[in-house]
Amino acid sequence: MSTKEKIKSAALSLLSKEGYSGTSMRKIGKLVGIRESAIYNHYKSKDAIITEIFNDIKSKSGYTDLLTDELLDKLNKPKEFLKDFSFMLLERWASGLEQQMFGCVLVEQFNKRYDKVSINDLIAEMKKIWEMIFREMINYKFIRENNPSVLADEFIAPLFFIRLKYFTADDKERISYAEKDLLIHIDFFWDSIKR
Amino acid sequence: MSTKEKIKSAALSLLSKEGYSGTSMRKIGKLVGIRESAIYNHYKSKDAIITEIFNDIKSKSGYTDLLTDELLDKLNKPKEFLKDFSFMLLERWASGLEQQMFGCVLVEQFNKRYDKVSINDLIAEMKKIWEMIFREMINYKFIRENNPSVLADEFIAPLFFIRLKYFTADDKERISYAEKDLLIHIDFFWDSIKR
DNA sequence: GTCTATAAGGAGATAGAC
DNA sequence: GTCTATCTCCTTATAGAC
Repeated sequence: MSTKEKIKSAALSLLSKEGYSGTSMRKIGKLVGIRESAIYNHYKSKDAIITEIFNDIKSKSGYTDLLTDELLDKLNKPKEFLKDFSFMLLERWASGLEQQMFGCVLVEQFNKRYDKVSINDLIAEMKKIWEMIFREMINYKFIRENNPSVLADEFIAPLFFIRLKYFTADDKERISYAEKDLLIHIDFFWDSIKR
Repeated sequence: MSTKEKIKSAALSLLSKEGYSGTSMRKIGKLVGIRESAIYNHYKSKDAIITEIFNDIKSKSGYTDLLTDELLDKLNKPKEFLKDFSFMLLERWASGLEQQMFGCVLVEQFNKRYDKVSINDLIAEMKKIWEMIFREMINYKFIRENNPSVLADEFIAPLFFIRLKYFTADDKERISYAEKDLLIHIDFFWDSIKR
């Protein structure tokens, strides 16, 4: 990892816990192992680092890469599909990087500093995917007729809830609890949408 | 409003947007209209202010006061009850004070500064109420047999989702959009739990 | 690329006048 | 109760040596 990458990584870690004001150049430098003045060799200002972090978050907040052809072949077993894809999401959210990016979005939600990512952006990104999935399931008559947008909202909300409940701390064991909660949700939801 | 109350109010406003580090004594003083040194006549330190704010949030994060006998009489019309009580929650969340308190909890979620309120605490407080409500509805056979804890989770998650989506900015118009989303959720949920 | 030195201002907090 | 003055440390950022 280059020094520049180390700086961004350290800043991300601080930002996700301490917020913008709590993320000082001195703390970043200490975490990387260099003087704060050396940071200016890689970034022209503190804002330049933070802006790059939020651009990264924006570009990495999609999920289309998870939707492989192999997975989409399972759409005809809808309940299994819900489980498989949701578990993939949980696994992604459990990674340290994802938790930090999520933390940044949450922690910086309420100020108006710059054009950053909001929680609503993250939700919209997730909804796009699930709306498409449910539209397909309905088209192929795998599930009951219903409004895909409503199904997406109703399925996503508990998913987001679980993310918030279990993946806001770096605790690897929590994924099993999250999976348990998720299975209960899928069971309940499935009873509402099955033909 | 006493100066002490003004100080706490100003600190709450700053804390909910800027976080702990971004909330300086100087900014608080400026918002109140006094010098920062004058603050120390009312609070012995910055931490004392923030601690009192989180104690306030803790003591105000319950909802039992909304559950009047008059409201509980409507339990025999379960769908109406869901609507009425949820709308009361939306109305409460729409107030500026509630939005600021919610903002504080979100923004200070990830550091480990002191024994503050977490999102999970807020959720647990809400779940307690709803679990009780659904238990009663099941006891009286107003709705289908089901696990009250699961029902509470499934009902609360979209509610929380709506709170996050609409009530993180002081925008009075948003409550009508929130109500629209909420009615859709209740319709969907009701179909899953009715006898 | 990193260092030391330094600038100019913001941070929390205290002493003492009024 | 509020003010001015002051302390010490932290903040972002720049200049220039190595």
